[in-house]
Amino acid sequence: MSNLTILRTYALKDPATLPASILFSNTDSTLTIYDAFPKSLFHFLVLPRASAPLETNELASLITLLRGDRTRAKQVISSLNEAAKSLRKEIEAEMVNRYGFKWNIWTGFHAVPSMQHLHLHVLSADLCSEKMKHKKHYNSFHPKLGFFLHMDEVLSWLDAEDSYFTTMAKLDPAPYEALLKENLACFHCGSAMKNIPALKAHLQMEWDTLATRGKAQLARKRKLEEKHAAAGTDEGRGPPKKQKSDQ
DNA sequence: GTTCTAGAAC
DNA sequence: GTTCTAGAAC
Repeated sequence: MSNLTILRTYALKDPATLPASILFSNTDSTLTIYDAFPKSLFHFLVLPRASAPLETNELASLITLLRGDRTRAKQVISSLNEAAKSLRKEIEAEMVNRYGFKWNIWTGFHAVPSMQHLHLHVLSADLCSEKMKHKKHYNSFHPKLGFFLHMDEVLSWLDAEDSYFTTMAKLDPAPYEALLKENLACFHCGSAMKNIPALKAHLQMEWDTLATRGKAQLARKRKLEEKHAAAGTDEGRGPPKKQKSDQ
């Protein structure tokens, strides 16, 4: 992507004018689009739409938003969070449709964004993608490294006392950028990976293991449901167990 | 983002 | 010799 302001142009447009290949869904205050370079099997961006009193300058990034009015920042982040929640439900349904099981979904911001206009990443926890080519791509989504700021963490800053909020909201790029150069380590098991091709092969193996386990689990669950249905009871046919949030 | 390339790693 | 990374140019 050569155009660093493309997200802003989307945010200013009438969502009805955006092609279906870009726009997934929208609300009055948010847009959900497909990431043009998905780094996982599922990867979306949720953006705040620009509308008064929100200036595009204030929505340029997490830093600019947090530098402005805290209540307004909280409203923006909360609206992104709500859109992300319903998006995750749709992703989970599609996980079952396409792959026969569901796995975790991460929701968060890059500490140092590469494009203008605030965007929340919502992506499946696999990092298996053709587009994942460089160390910085991988490290920017590693869920424990610190560059990827999980939604729950950012929300906690907004509810914290002033001194903590101010400290976290600074988001000085230098220490975060240094994280992108950290050695490659598998986010599942922590083992060190000597290079990107080795990492990608390992991640694929980790995901295949998850898939095998997940499909077997779902098959057992369905069998149990059938058994209960045959016995004429409603047991096991209730709503699915509430999933732990993925932050 | 991609392409190109020097030099490191193997 | 081949594979891989990382920085520069675009």
